[in-house]
Amino acid sequence: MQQNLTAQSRLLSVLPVTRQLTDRGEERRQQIITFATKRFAEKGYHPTSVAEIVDGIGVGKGVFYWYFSSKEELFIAILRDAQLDLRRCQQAALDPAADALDRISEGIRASVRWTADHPDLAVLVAFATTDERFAPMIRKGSRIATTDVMRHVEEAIAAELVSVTDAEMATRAMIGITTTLTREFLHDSTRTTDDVAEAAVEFCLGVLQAISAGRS
Amino acid sequence: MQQNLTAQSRLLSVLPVTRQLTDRGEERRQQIITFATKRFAEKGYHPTSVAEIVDGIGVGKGVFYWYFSSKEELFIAILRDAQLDLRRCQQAALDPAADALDRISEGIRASVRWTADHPDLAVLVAFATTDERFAPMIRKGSRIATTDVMRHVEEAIAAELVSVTDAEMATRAMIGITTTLTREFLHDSTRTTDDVAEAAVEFCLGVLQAISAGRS
Amino acid sequence: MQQNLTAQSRLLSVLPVTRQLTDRGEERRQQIITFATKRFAEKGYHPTSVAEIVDGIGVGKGVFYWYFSSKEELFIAILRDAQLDLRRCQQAALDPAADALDRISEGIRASVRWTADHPDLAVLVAFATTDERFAPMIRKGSRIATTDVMRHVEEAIAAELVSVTDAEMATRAMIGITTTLTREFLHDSTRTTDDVAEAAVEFCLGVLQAISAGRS
Amino acid sequence: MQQNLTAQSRLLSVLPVTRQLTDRGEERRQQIITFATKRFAEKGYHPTSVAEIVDGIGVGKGVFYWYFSSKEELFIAILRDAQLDLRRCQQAALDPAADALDRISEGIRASVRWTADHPDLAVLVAFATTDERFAPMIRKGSRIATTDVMRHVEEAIAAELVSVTDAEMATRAMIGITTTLTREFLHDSTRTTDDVAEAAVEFCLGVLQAISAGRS
DNA sequence: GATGAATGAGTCTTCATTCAT
DNA sequence: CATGAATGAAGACTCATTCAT
Repeated sequence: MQQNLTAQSRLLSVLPVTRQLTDRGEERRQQIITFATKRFAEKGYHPTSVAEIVDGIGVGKGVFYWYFSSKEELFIAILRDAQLDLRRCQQAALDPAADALDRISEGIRASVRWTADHPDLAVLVAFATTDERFAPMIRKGSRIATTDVMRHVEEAIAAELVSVTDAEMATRAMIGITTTLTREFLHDSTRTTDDVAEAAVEFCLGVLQAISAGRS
Repeated sequence: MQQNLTAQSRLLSVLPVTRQLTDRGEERRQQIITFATKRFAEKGYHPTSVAEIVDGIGVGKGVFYWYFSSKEELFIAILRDAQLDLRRCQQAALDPAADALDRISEGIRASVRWTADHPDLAVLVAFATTDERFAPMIRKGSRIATTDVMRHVEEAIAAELVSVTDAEMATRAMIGITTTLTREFLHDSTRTTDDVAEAAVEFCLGVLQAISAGRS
Repeated sequence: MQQNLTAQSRLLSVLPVTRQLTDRGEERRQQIITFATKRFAEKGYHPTSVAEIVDGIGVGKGVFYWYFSSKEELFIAILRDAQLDLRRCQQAALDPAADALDRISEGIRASVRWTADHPDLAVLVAFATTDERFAPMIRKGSRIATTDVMRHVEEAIAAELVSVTDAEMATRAMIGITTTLTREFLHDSTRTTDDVAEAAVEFCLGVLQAISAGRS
Repeated sequence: MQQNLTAQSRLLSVLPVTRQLTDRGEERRQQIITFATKRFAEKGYHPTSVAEIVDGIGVGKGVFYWYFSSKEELFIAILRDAQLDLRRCQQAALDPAADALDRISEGIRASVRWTADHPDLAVLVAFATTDERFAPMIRKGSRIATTDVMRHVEEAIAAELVSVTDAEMATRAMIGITTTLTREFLHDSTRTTDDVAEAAVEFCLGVLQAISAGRS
């Protein structure tokens, strides 16, 4: 048994992708991610050099490539972590017992809060959208997020709680409102995060009650 | 008089931005802008080199630096042109005689159409937001656009055509909806530009009729 | 007509591979090739850096990449030039009116002389054989060289001037003798190039008269 | 005595080359040599990294530097082992009672067989010739090999068994034939090792019977 | 106006080697 | 003996920009 385990971990250690990290190694990796996230958000992905990152942390260049196979991979790791974390937060905010509209509202509040807590990541995602190499990843994440929310919108439609009929478009519109409001008012000291969240909720509910143009 | 002109043209020749161009020169400049816009949108600003642009057009490097003092200036010129053109289109769509809600609706339709006609520019603006060097310019344009729209929203509020009270936030929300829907559905062949425009209008009107958070 | 020519050369200048060089450009290219050949032969391909080459010539790094797309491409260009030149020399040495054995002898003399004149290239070819990236090219050149010589050997066999029967092996053996003797005695001051050439000829003729083992 | 041993073993432990190894240690060392030989032959000495070797074996970097003080030393060890082994095989093939020509023939057969059994090493030796750091070693080995063979050639000349007079050149020519034929036909499946060996013997005997340049 | 050539600082990445554990 | 982590000099290559012609 002991032997089996040893053999297995040695096998894994041959694959750099799944390199087994010690506690100290895991800390270093996080340190790089944290520092790079800040720099990327401040200066942009391309203008930030690997040299700048390792110098900022105070380690040699080799350290970077011990943990990440390239600058690109690091950025992807940051995005992946961000998407996972945001989704986790959103789902943690949901009360399965609440009605669809309440679940949507809570999801919006969670999103606003998360972005307020991670302003750098919002910038990074915006950039990623514009770069061919990262855009697919963002689109995929975006599709998942849309699906997550759309489920509740469809329920609301089925329960006749709302007047919209096109769940997908309404969902996208709601995401657009939330994203935009949060981004724009992030550095506006006259509004608190909660103000923004409540406004986003209110407007999104407005969207769901929109009267179809044809019906007027 | 003679002296004035000489002094002025000497001054101008130092500033490539306002250099007097012959017709042929103006064409070349546009050719560079057009080609670069496409490339920047496809590959990103940083990954696209000046060499790539001039090679793509089939001219020497000197040509580029005759018309633009730097790659950065070219990008700024693209953004400036884009913002001017969008604003011109939006204002051309407004009927001063129509009521506030109709003016807002027409503005939204014009925006969607413009983005559909210039998809590359949308990507470029998105990128510019994430780069310190260009972000101020975008923020400024964004502020102007917001002010433009907000005027009509405030009128609508004053005329008691809508239920919202916070004109600025509502405006931002509407811009968010329009931007997001247009971007997301630009490459979705199951929806026409007009479908998207109507959906945006409908949702924005929904936003304006949103019932204040006091709902229960 | 004038216009057609211009259009065509502009088209070519878009393809870096076939970049049209001015006289000055062609000289620079040759300068790089000459210098690099010496360095590669002295220090080896891998241990010689591009920086070393451009520093040795006294130009900036960009110059190198203006003429060659990579260090690898430079090396390939050197090998290609060498193979072409050697072949040209060998064929210039042949008197079509002479008999097969004399043609073979002259070919051997030409080879020895060429190698004596370009000692660096011999080293480079030897290295190229050992590197996966270059070996195919050398094998191809080697096959061509073998075919060139084998033609005369086959004629000699047909004319019953020699006793060997396996033209291919005999040819390879002759090439082996010539290559080895030239390389080994290149720096041996007690032998002149002509001594080596004559010895090579003599031994090669011995090979062609070898009595098949089975016959003794 | 005790002191001598201590002093000696301390001295040895500083020189990794002659470090006393346990049986398991000796195995590890061989494992590294075997793996590295293959990789060096496949990819080249410089392009093969130490990391690649230790990863391929599945051990840490420390292991490598426990057995070899540097990558260079490893390569030298490979070459030394190869030269020793080849010479051992050649001499084992010799029947002291046979006449000079038979001894030469057997030596050639042994060489061909050895190279066929160790194709990687042939490539490595070829590379070593082209690198300043290893060339001296190869030249030395080559000189020894030449001397070994030349002894028999001189005997054959003295016994008037052959017509050549320049023993050194003839020896080099024979080595050239053997090396070249073996290398070229190693991967030619239409010829067996024995075919190649017999052809080499035949051609070498032809060389020894070559008629001095005075032929007309 | 326009071109080919040149610059050289700066980019990402590799790798032999060392060392604390 | 062995490992994971770290070092940092050095490497190949890019690119915005300049300039002589």
